Amino acid sequence: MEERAGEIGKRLKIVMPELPEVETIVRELCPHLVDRTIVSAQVAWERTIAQPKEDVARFCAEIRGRHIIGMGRRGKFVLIHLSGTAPRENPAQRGLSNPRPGPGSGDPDRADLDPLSLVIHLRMSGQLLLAPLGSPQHRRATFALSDGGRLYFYDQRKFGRIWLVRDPSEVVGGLGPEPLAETFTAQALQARLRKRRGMLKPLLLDQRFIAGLGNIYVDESLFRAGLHPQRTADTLTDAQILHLHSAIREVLNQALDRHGTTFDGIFVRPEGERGRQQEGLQVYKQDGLPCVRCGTPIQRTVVGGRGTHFCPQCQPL
DNA sequence: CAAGACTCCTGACGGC
DNA sequence: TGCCGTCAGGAGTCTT
Repeated sequence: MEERAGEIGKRLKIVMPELPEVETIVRELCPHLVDRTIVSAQVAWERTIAQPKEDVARFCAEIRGRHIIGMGRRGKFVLIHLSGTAPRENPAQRGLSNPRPGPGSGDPDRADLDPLSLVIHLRMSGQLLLAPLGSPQHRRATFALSDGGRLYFYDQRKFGRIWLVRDPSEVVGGLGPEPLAETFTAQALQARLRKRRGMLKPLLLDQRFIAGLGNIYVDESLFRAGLHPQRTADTLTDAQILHLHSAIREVLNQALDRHGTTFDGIFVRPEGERGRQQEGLQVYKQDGLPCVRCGTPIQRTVVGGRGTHFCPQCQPL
């Protein structure tokens, strides 16, 4: 077992935050962010900011002075909710550098604004940390907080994005159901599967079909359900749908209990601790290693353009 | 609706 | 040793 965990560690180079990792991040950031004010924002890589588009100055201006009133998660997105009321700016400063009046109001003494939300997607390699890394090389954005703390956004691959929006649904509105929600029943999954004819693997990766699953947990869920990644969605029996439904939830809940999957040298959790789910992976990045159930070597193929790991014995087509 | 290609990026890795 | 081509991976977009 230890040997296996070590082997996986060697093979995993990159953080790919999925639902359990994002949920862990939100839970751990929450006590450090909620009830603080964002004093300033600094952006080192402009394309990190997806909205307002190509206007980092406006992003920083609109976020400054906002109070963090809550946090949440939708799929793989981190949500940070900001109050509508910003503290009054220094009038002298305002007069000098920014004569623009407050939005929708002619009274410069009042700064009642629309509430906003920061919506963050970490994509491949994004990290939200409360302490800086040794090198600023991959630091893309920094938020200074009223209590002296800072929130750092690091992202080696530059795929991560941050939106500042009035309504998070502008970004997350198209997402499918939350797999851990009570309303996501086996019947709900069945109803969605029946309408589709594609292969299971790409379907489960499609965030509009179900929100929050990525390559790791799709492979793990399909293994646990004994279903081949290329199985066609509308051919599943009722029993198989039931099995898939519980497999998805078990896999996600186990990863959540272990605070997600952490990779060599890269921290997932905001305070730097590692997750432990890499030790619980049964097929992901285990090609060539014996299946934990039957001993057959795990295979790797490409399905829908994605690296895919499965046991040919336990998951027959 | 399905499926594939292409794009964005970087760093690791293999070949020579 | 060092250079260079290739690849992975989430998701949006475009094409077939």
